[in-house]
Amino acid sequence: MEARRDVFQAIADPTRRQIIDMVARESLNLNTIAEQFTMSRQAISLHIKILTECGLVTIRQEGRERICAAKLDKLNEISEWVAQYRKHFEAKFDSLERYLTKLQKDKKNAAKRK
Amino acid sequence: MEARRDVFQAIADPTRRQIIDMVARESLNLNTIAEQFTMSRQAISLHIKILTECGLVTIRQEGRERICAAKLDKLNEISEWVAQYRKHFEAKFDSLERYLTKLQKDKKNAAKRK
DNA sequence: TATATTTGCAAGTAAATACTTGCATAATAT
DNA sequence: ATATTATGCAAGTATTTACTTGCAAATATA
Repeated sequence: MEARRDVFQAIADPTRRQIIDMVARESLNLNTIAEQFTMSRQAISLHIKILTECGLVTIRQEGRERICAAKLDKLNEISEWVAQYRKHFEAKFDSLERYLTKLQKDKKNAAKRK
Repeated sequence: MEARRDVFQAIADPTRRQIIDMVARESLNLNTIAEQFTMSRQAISLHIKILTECGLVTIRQEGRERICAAKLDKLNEISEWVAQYRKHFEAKFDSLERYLTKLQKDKKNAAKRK
């Protein structure tokens, strides 16, 4: 159980995405996270290990507890990768683009009225 | 070799990301894609099958050839999932945000000068 | 028609993945 | 001090993944 360990792979697993979701809201210790799942604590521990190894989660020891916190900077890799294909799925980006266009139009209009 | 077949899993594999990259630029037939890799045609064929199964690639038969085209709408699932954690990796979004802020400031200034 | 090309299907393999259970250890709480 | 809690580590298993090689079928080309 070793090998590739990149962000793309890390978020491929639904359990790991759920874990990310949990710790993104609030830092939690390992057992609290594990309790939310039906699978064993060990399994969750391993998922968290994977998440820390690729830098999406950080752990700080606090007494006997290990507090897991989200550190999702690396998700940039994902969004940047996706962004390059923007033209292939413009539809959903429309709202943002419309917003930008509107802002620029407003700016122009404001300038005109000046 | 069956099971989960979602976009997150599809893009987890670097070979598949490469394939996406190739067909996003230009639709290509299966063999042409396979030739770019050292691994066997069958392996590539399977990767492409996975990509079509989750809707990221479409195939049209043309004589004996199968032309693979990118259809990356589903990447939205990814970008939407990532977007919800935006606050966790603001840094890189900074440029866009700065841009938006600047636009709004310009707009305000323009209005003031009016 | 004989031959090339483009591909699918099937069977088989090696490695990785996603788990499990059992046991050990350190920190806290009683 | 003893029990409880939070965790790690190790070994083992089932399933999935990522491939391979070999063969068959359909289309195009000489």
